[in-house]
Amino acid sequence: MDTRTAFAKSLKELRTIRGVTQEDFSNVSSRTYISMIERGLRCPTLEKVDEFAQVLGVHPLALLCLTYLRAEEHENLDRLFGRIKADLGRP
Amino acid sequence: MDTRTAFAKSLKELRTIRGVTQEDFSNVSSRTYISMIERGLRCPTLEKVDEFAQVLGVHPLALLCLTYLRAEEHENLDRLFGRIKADLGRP
DNA sequence: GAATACTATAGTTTGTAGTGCAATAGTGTT
DNA sequence: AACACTATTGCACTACAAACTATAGTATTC
Repeated sequence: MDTRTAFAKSLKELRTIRGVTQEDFSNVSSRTYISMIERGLRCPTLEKVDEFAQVLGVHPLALLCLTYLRAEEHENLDRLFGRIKADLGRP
Repeated sequence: MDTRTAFAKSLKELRTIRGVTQEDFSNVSSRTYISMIERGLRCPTLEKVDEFAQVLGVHPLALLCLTYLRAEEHENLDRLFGRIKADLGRP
């Protein structure tokens, strides 16, 4: 699954689970844009991801880790962390 | 430090450490755009981050974790992972 | 002096906002 | 069940700012 649709599903999942509505993002973004993002029609910038995460009350990386976990099936959090640590370890 | 300039420095750091030139990104992006990113004049989309990481040979989250480590001083990788795990744990 | 990097400029694409309305999902009533 | 009622979301359209590309020139650095 590509990153854009993986982010779309992750955002929608986190949002609904937390009982947040699309309209609750209106302060930080336009509601129709949130709809587009969750349908995979647009891909946000890093700064927008920050604002989305702030509304959700999570760290931006939590949203992003969820995204890449979904993008790469058969991965789990700990293996993902291991991969990151390895990448940042070796020069 | 805001996310955009933190990403700028992280990209430049990873790139130079790995001996990759701005021109090596020409296949995936325009070279002048890389320069703008590294100067903090632009903020990339998630899809662009993917392509940058691919050129660098690291997982996109490695680049992003480095970014947020720099954005939030006094944080280290393990504490960051703990925060993410906690965020994804509680519904 | 040839790579490499920085900068300016102009053009194209796309992220982002705003408006309005149709469609759907819940929720409760009788 | 079926109905109305409300909240929420999908969707089409317009408009603008910003991301992104392309070219070319100038400065660095090796």
